[in-house]
Amino acid sequence: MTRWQPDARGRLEAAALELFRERGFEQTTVTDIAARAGLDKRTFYRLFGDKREALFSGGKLLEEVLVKAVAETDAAPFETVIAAFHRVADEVFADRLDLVRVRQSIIEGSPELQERELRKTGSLAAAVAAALRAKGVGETTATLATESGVTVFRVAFARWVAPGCDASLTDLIAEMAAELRAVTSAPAVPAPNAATPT
Amino acid sequence: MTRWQPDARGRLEAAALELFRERGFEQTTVTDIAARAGLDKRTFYRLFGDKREALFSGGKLLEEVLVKAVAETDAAPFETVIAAFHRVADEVFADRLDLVRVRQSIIEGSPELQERELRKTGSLAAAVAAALRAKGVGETTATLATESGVTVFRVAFARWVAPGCDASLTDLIAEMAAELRAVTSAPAVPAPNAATPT
DNA sequence: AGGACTGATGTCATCTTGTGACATCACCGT
DNA sequence: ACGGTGATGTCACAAGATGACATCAGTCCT
Repeated sequence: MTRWQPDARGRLEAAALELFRERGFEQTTVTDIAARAGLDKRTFYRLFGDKREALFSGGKLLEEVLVKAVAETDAAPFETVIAAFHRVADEVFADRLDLVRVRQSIIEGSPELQERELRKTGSLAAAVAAALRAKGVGETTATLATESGVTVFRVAFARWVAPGCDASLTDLIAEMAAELRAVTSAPAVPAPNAATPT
Repeated sequence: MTRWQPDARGRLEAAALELFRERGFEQTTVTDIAARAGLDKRTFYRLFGDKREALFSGGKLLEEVLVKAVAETDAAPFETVIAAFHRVADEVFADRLDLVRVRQSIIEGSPELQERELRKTGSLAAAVAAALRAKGVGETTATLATESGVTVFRVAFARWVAPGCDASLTDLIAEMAAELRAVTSAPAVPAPNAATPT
C-alpha cells in the first residue's frame, strides 16, 4: 500500500534504533521495524544485509575519514594512525556522545550485535592498514601500527562512553596512546628497580 | 531411532568439520551435520549453542592454558602476556598446523564464522586481562598489555597459518613482539636521525 | 498524448535457524 | 520389577533471510 516513502533507509534506521531501545534487539522483529517505518519487511532486506546492519550505517563515514586522514598525514606509521583517530574524534564524534551512548548500550545488550561491531572494527582496521601500505609502509609494520592504533581508540572510546566520564575523546586517545607506549616499551632489566615513568 | 551414540559431541564436531570442508559452511545445514553423525538436529542444538560453535570447541582449553600461564608468570604485564602465548604455542598448537589450516580456511570462507572468531578472541582477551588484574596490575595497563599481546599473537598466528610458511609459531611470536615494540616506541624527534635500536 | 522502460516496492512461497513442549527409551539403584 | 534420571527423538513454530513475480510511479522517447 504504502507507496513511495522518501528516504526509506533513514526511516528504517530510525525505526530500528527506537525499537531496539524500547524492547531490545532480540525482542524486535524485522517486520516490526518495517511496519514502524511504513514499509515492508522485504524492503528492509533490500536496503540492509541483515537485521543488525540497521545499527551500523555510520561505519562508512568513519572509514572514509580515517583513510583520508591516513593518506594526508605524514609521520611514522603508529603516529599517523593515532593522528587519524584524533581527526575522527573531532569530525565524526564531536557532539554525539548522547547518541553514541544509546547505540552502545543497545550493542552491549546483544552478543550478536557485539560480534557485528567487532567485524566492523576489523574491516576498518584492514582499510587503515591498506591506506598505510599505499604510502609505502611495509606489510608487517602497517598491520601492527594499525592494530595498536585501533586498540588505543577502542579503549579510549570505551572510557569515553562509560557513564560518568567527562573527558574528551581526543584527550583520552592521547592518554591511552601514551600508556600503550609505556606498556610495550622494552622490559626493564630483570633485577633493577628503576621506577617506570608515569 | 539411533539410540545412545558414544561421544555425541565429538562425532558432531567431526561431522561438521567434514561437511564444512566439503561444501562450505553456508551450504551445510544443521540437519546435515546431525544426520552424518547419526543424530538428530535437536541433539546438535542441545550440545552447541548454534551452528558455528561446532568449530570453536578448542577455545576453552586455550583460555585455561593462557590464564594459568599468566597467573604463574612473574614479569612485566606485556612480557607476561607474550610469555603466556609462547606457552600456548608449545602446549596447544604444537603439531597441529595441518588441522589448524583446514579450520582456518573454513573460517575465512564465511563472514559469520569470522565474527564468531573475533568474539572468541575478545572473550579470551577479557580472561587474560582479568588474570592480569588479579595479580595487581592496574585496569588500564592490564587492558593495553593484553590487547597488545593478543595483537602480536593474531599477527603471528596469521603468518604461521599462511600457505608456504615454515617458521615456528613461537619464533613468529617473538618476532612480532619485537616489531610491535619498535612500531610503538616513542616517535623519533622531528628532525634528528638517531637510528632506532633494533 | 500514448506507450515502453525503469526502479522501488509489495506479495507470496520457501528454506533454514533456533527453541519449547512432550514422548521415549536405556540404564541405574533399590 | 519399579520408579527415577538423563540423553535423545518428534513435532510444532516463530523469526531470519531470500528468490520469483506482480505492481505502480515517474520518466523518456516518438
